[in-house]
Amino acid sequence: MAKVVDKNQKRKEILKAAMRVFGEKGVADTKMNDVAVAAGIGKGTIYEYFQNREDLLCESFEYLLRKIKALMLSRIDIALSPEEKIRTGFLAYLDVATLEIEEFAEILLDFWAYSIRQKEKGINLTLDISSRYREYRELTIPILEEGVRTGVFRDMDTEVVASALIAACDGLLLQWLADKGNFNLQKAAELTLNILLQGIAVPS
Amino acid sequence: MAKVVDKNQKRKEILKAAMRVFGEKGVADTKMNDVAVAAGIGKGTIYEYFQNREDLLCESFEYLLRKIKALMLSRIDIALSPEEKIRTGFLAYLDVATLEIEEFAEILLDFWAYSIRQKEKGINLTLDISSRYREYRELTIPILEEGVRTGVFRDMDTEVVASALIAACDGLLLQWLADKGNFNLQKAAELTLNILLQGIAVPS
Amino acid sequence: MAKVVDKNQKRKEILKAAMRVFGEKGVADTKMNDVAVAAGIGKGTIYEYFQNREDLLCESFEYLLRKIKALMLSRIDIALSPEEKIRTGFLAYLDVATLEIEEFAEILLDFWAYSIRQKEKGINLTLDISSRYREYRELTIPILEEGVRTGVFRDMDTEVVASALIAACDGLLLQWLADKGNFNLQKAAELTLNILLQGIAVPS
Amino acid sequence: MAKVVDKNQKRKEILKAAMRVFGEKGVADTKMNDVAVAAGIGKGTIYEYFQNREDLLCESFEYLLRKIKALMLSRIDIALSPEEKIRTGFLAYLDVATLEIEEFAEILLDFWAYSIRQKEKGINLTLDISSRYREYRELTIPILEEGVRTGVFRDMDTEVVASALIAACDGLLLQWLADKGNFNLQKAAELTLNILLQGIAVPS
DNA sequence: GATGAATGAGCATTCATTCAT
DNA sequence: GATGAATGAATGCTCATTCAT
Repeated sequence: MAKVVDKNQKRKEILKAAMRVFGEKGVADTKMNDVAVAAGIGKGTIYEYFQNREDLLCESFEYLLRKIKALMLSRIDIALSPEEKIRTGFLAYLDVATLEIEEFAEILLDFWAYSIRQKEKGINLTLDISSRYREYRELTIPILEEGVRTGVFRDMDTEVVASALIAACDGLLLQWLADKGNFNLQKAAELTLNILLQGIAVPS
Repeated sequence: MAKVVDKNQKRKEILKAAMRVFGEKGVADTKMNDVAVAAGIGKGTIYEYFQNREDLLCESFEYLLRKIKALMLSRIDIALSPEEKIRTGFLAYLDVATLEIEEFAEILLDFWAYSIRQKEKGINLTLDISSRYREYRELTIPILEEGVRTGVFRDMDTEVVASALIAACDGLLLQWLADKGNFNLQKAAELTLNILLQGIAVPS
Repeated sequence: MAKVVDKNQKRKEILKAAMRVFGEKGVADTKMNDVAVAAGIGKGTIYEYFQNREDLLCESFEYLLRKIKALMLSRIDIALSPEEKIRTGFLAYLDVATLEIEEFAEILLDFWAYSIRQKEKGINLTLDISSRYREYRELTIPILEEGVRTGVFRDMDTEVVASALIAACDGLLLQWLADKGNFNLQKAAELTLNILLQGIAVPS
Repeated sequence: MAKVVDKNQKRKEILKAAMRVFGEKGVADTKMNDVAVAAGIGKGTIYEYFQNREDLLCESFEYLLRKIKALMLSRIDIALSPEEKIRTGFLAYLDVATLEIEEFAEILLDFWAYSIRQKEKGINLTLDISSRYREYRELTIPILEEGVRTGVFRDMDTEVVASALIAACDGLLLQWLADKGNFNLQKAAELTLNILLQGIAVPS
């Protein structure tokens, strides 16, 4: 019998290697060979696990998003009150993006730009950013609803407020990306969060 | 002085042509020849006005940002109260991004990703996103300060709040980009603005 | 003696599988893996029975030619008069090429081109087309000689006439290949045969 | 203004270079770079004149066939009687194939095999061998008809006889290709021609 | 100044062959 | 013996850039 390999395991290893290179060089500047070298395998081997470059890109993106979501969920679960959950989720997102995965935000931005263009081309429904936002909203809305029900949040269009919260996260991330050295993301996040929570709190 | 077509004028025309193609095909997929064709000139002529592809990209980006800023300023000037100015600026930014220039937001995202990577490479300080954010903040801070002074806004770290406002703008833009057909940017913007203004208003 | 599946039997099975794929995809477009799949074995196994791709090709060609010759001989043997033998052989060749083996003619043409080039490269004396023609001539000449001896054929250079007969066969095959749908090979063969036999018959 | 080049002239030069390499290495083994080197140009330049490898192949084939036909026609025109015309055409075809163009026959065989397979794939109607045969037949039939009319040839199905004549040519060419050193094409051609003409002559 | 023909470095991808199991 | 995972040499093609006109 031939060499026995856990195909799924190896696939994941290649994805991890790819993520590393994407982080270092940027998605656009990453060659298939770079990934192969990073994974310690031959160039041809990648094609045993992925159809082509685009497939690798999409899978990488999905892998990244899946990982982020898992990390976020694990944090939110612990929180108690709706306000606390929102706060935790907000900060968790930024933490994950800035700490847990090296160069995560840069990669995400690369993929963002890439997938927006792909969608425009009509192809590639797999790598769909809009579904990512939907997920985030579906994660946020129940928390907001709970807050409205329990009287800590004022009545609101929860879907749009969810969008606002996510928007603030993404936006701060962008500013941090633009000037990692000087932009105090932690501080900006806390304050933005306070403003937003103040904005949706029932007036005392 | 024969055939002095004004170097600067032609430069601008090439930039405009480039912007058009960037919008249609995406920055990454735009070839130098595409720009030449769009500008109605020869491929080689571009190199008479720009050092190379990267130079063209940077100049295009700057051109874009300059244009946006001008458009925004022209709108804000008319506004009166600090609150009204914030509101106007916020909506103007999104308007400009979604209406005034075709496919503006996609181009901006392309450039965003591109310039983040360029900065990482150490080169290309011209195309510096961080300075763009600084400008926006410097535009916003005086308005916030005025509001604080006149007692409509509570006391705050105006620089960070400016960041929060800008972040919300960018973040909403991203969500709209991801799902132009279904995401109601206008509505989301209004509501987000209300929340933010509520959050920084002095408690009644 | 456990699992002695007869090396030779398996070899033949691989060759048959190869022939099938050659017919479908063409020799040039047939990958080693295609053959393995068609033979229902592993890719590596082919290399247990054949040195490499070229070896497989040569063996396939020889296998093909051997099979054709056997089929032809079985038909000619039944014929009686020299004229009848020529006629039978001529038609048998075309029949074999067009009926007995699926896509036989295409494969033969592929091999033809291939082996001409191989010979040019100096290698590969195994796969020698010239010997095939020699065989055909050696099959034809005795029949012609018999006809001359018995007075039905005029005196002639039997070797060259044999070449002429073979040439007509091959040539008709090519035309049929070029336009299978419209070229009536049967009719063309009969008529050509008549002309040739008329041409070598003793003038009445 | 830019370099002025006779695009058509250069195209032809590339085709000639390609033909040379095809002759030496075989069509299948000819790389785009080989052609570039042979033409004394850069690899990329080929793509300025031909869409891709297949396009170059098809154009080369057509170029080859056009040239052959021209050479043949120039010879046939001189002949007088129908019998003489057939004889001249027959020999001219073989002459052209064996003398006028280096390695012509090998290239033709390569293309033959190639185009048969292409046709099978459904693509590439340009490179259609069947039309080539049609042309040859349409060239031959009038001559045969003239011979029938003037009473030197017996009544016949001229289209099929034309096929037979062409078949004999091609078939002899194949045998010569298989064994250039030993096969006396000239002699075989003369004798075959005699047999065929004898076969279609009115019986005295 | 303007041009576009020419170029070749560079990259994604294929596939015959190997070899550990 | 049999296998198929791994490999990298090889190749078609692209496109930013140059430079002769």
